[in-house]
Amino acid sequence: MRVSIKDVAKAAGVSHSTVSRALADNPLIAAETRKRIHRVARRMGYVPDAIARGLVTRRTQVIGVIVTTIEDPFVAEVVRGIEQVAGDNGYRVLLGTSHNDPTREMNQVKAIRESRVDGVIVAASRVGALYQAHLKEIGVPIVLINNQNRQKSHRIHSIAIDDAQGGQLATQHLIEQGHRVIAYLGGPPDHAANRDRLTGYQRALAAAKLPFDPALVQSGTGRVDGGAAVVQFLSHTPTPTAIFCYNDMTAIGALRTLKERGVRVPDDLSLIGYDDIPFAAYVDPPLTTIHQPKDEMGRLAMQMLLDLLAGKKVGNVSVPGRLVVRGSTREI
Amino acid sequence: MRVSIKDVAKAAGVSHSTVSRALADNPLIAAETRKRIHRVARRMGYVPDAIARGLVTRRTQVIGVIVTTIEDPFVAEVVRGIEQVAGDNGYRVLLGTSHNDPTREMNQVKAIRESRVDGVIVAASRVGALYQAHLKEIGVPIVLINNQNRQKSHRIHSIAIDDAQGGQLATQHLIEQGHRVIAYLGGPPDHAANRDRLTGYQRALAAAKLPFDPALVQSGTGRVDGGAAVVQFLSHTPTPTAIFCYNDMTAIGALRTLKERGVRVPDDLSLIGYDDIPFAAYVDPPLTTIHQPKDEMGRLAMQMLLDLLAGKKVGNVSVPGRLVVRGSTREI
DNA sequence: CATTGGTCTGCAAACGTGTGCAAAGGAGAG
DNA sequence: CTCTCCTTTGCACACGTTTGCAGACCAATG
Repeated sequence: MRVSIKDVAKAAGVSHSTVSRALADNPLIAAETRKRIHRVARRMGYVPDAIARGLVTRRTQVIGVIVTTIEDPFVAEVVRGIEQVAGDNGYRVLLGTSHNDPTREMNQVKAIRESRVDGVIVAASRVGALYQAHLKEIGVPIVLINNQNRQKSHRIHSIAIDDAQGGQLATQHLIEQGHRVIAYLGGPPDHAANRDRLTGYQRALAAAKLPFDPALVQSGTGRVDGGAAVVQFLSHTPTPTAIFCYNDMTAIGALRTLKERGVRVPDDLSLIGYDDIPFAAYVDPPLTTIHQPKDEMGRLAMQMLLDLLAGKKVGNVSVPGRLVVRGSTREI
Repeated sequence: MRVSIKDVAKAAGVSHSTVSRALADNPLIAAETRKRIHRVARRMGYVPDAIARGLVTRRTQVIGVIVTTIEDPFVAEVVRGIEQVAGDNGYRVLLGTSHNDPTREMNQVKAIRESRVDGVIVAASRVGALYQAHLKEIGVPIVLINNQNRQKSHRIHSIAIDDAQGGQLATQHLIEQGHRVIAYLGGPPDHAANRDRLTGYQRALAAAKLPFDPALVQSGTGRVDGGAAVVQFLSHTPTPTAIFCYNDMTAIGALRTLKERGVRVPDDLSLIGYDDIPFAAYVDPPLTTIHQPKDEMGRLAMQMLLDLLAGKKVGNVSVPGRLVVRGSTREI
């Protein structure tokens, strides 16, 4: 049987409201009474009931986090950042995964709403995009990570990687190494991240006065299997000497396909990824990539949510990527 | 303002208890009343309050999941399995990470206790081991994944990879390929997983009547940096022709160190990992390893918890590993 | 001594929901 | 028409906590 505040009150010979105040270190309660109640509570193994407390305070100290899938190393690091800051500030994390499955997505939004969380962080772009109306109805502050539409709302805020900047950075690196025919092996066409990286790619080409050839752009899946599409470029003339990949997963898939075809990286072809997932450094050759400050993004998102909960005004944040040169690109 | 069951009651011209029953599809309520109330509730955008419900039903439909770190691909997959089965059965997941940090560990256990979760799954062996007394006090069913001590308790159950079997499987594979001098590049010495895999290694040696040489056993960290210790074996005589690594992370680290030293895998040295993390297939050479059915473990753990919540008796489960032969081992 | 003021504690309401029990209403049987 | 029984609904309490307000007690002041 759980020991409640009333049990402590009875044992200490006071009313339950006095116990409540004493345990909250309310200065209204006389110092010695307070100490005594603390002792009694500890001895009896009293543990406050967050549910009951949440009902009256209308604060649950829980934030909902909706992600596509926790297996994605990118997502996992973001969640880690969130969880860390949340924990340090007395918040707990309710995790929901959507898997890009409409049923699950809807369920998550519903579950979050029923759970009375104090705030929500969404790191599933589809959910952020498709269910914004529903999300708004939850009536709590919301922070979207890398979502598609950056519309303004007094409740919904966002924090995003500057993918155009990153895409430009990546392409620029290849150009600086002397490459002139550069392909873009993209991700899901409907993802804003994909479009933005493509934009950055085009910007870098334009800045270097290089022509843009649509045949040098492919879309993919964003997963390892999306790398197989790299073969399309091999038959193109002129053959590209470098490829900017939508993300590291795609680059790793491309690496694998190229190895099977006998194309050597970076000797025959330079390859640059995006994300800097943990294993980017351990594939062969180690992947040159654009590092995304993932756990920092998670931390920033949670910090933003804390600010919102504290009633502060916050602006939308854009986080720049950083070039990490390893072994998959070389001068030509 | 949130619309409560009372608001719906007023709008529908009935008492709040009738609404409560109607929405629960309680057959006591006349069919047409029920329908009408459903309509009114939907129109008003009523959403049940899980907090209030939890207070009275004493069930929160939330399970706590404590892990070391979500960044570990192994853990991530387990969590995915848990989350999936939980979601399908109307449970939500409260995530906590311990990071092997005593303060955080204690906080997690405390937080879980206050949160009134219906059950707990712990995939952080340290927590499972050190805080068993505290965990038991939570007073809800608990499932430990890969924990150290498999002691019996009517509340605490466990599900584990059979590491001795896996270690034996790995070593046996090397032996079958003709290797006679085989080293074990281990993990953290205090981890039961490490000890069990070592046991399996020794068993396989014994079964093949090969001598056991303690100098051919090193301990490490279980992370990529733990692979560097592989150099110790290179100066041993006779030099081992094969190494069984505690896990894939360690194997990947070893691979990297060996590459730096000019030792070719598998030509000069065979290497086998453990876990079959997603990237094991994409390193060079692709890693031969022992596959652990990770998301299945998560699913089984959650299923076990559901059974416990339903009052069923469950036994402890041991899950066997499976050999996956790729390119890092070869016949001698 | 009466009054005031300050310190501390208890009473009671509230948060939103579920549920045992009583009661209202209607139908059917005698 | 009366009685019984069944269906349907409402009343009231409970879950464990926080908090506004009133009140008790004591000391100090006039």
